[in-house]
Amino acid sequence: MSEKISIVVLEDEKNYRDTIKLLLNFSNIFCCLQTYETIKKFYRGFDDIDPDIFWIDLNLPDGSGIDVIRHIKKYRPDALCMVCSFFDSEEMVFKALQNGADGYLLKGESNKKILEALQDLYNGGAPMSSTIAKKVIMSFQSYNAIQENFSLTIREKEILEHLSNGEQYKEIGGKLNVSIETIKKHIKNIYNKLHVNNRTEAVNKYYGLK
Amino acid sequence: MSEKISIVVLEDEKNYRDTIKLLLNFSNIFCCLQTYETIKKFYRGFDDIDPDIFWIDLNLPDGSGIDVIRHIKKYRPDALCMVCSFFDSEEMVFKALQNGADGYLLKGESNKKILEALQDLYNGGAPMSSTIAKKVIMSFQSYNAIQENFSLTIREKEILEHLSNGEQYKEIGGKLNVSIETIKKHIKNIYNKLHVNNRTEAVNKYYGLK
DNA sequence: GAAAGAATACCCCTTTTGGGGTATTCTGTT
DNA sequence: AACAGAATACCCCAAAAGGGGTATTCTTTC
Repeated sequence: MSEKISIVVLEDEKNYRDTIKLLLNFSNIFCCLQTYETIKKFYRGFDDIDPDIFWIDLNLPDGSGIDVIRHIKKYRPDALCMVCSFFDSEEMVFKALQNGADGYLLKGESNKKILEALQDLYNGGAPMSSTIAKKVIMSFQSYNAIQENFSLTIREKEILEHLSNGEQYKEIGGKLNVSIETIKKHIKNIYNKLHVNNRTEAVNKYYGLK
Repeated sequence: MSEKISIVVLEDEKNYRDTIKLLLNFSNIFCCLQTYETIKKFYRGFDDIDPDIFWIDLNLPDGSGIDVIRHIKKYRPDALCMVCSFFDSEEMVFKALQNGADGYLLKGESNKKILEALQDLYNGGAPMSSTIAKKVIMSFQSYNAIQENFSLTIREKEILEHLSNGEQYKEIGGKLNVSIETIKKHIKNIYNKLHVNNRTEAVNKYYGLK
């Protein structure tokens, strides 16, 4: 290993901050460049630091780590942001991810897990504590959780897929090499099965949106 | 540990199937109840099996594992589905998750990782290979890129919202207490701004779907 | 106080969609 | 061999959507 992976820590709790710093510097792959306990101090030092990874707590005394993430992603787009925080709310988790968090650990992970996660992050992964991963995956499922089958046939599903792109009957017929009338027939059947009467309602209902 | 965690494997490739079976049975926490190489055979045996975890390959010779996941989630809502497949496309990953996959491993993970993932899954986690986790997290971030404004006015956004519910012009006009012609005019403007020419395309574009 | 943009409303017209049928082939299952 | 379901294709017709205009009122901004 030529260079150590550099990390800056933003964490208000002194104890935890020192523990992480020690852990990083004790390993022979990471190097803790700097630690900060408030957002204000972090911003004051920001121009002078350019680590590979930012380690960020979300609940800071003078603001939210989410804003910090956004700031980092704006001015250091290549840096990685590892969130490490107590579990707060699902909304907090999703907001952090939407704003650019590249990984999300819950406080309380073992030292071994932490080091593994940081390496995974540096190698292009997206490490998450298992509770977080669960939330994330569940958010996908709620997309169409109640999605019954509606007993659509393969062909009907296929046509619905085209409908959902906004394609015209003519277009779909062309692609599937059948007459436009056939497409119309299929669509009538789809609408009947889904109990809707236009394209948008069908798409929303089948794909569980709205 | 009182009982072993029971697993059923659906995987067409004989070599891999046997390897997984051996791995599971060699551990002292898992027990491979049964293996299947096709969806057909799997469904034939389905009524007689009720494992804790289903291990599912997505690319099967006689169909897609995604349909299998949906089937399992319908009839064994408490069972867990661990996908293990080659990386196919992002779409495939998201479809699998949306349809109920509880974990997603890429083929090629080490035996150690596999066993850890299965334990994590059983304990309520959502284990993913790091490439998958990265895709998943990135999908959150791109969700945010929707914030393009397209310079729609407040009124236009409001009308687009109604459009996205599949409401008719007449209906929208009624709710907003303006003439249907006004609604039409607004919608023409919306389509122009978004460079689309029908409702579905407008909704997809504005809300960042598709 | 003029100019620009937004919201309102109407005209014209064509194309597309949706709803009601009927009928023929094809395929898989019993 | 019989049957059911699916996919194909066509008919008719009305309603809705989309695209082209123009015009008036009302804010907001310069």
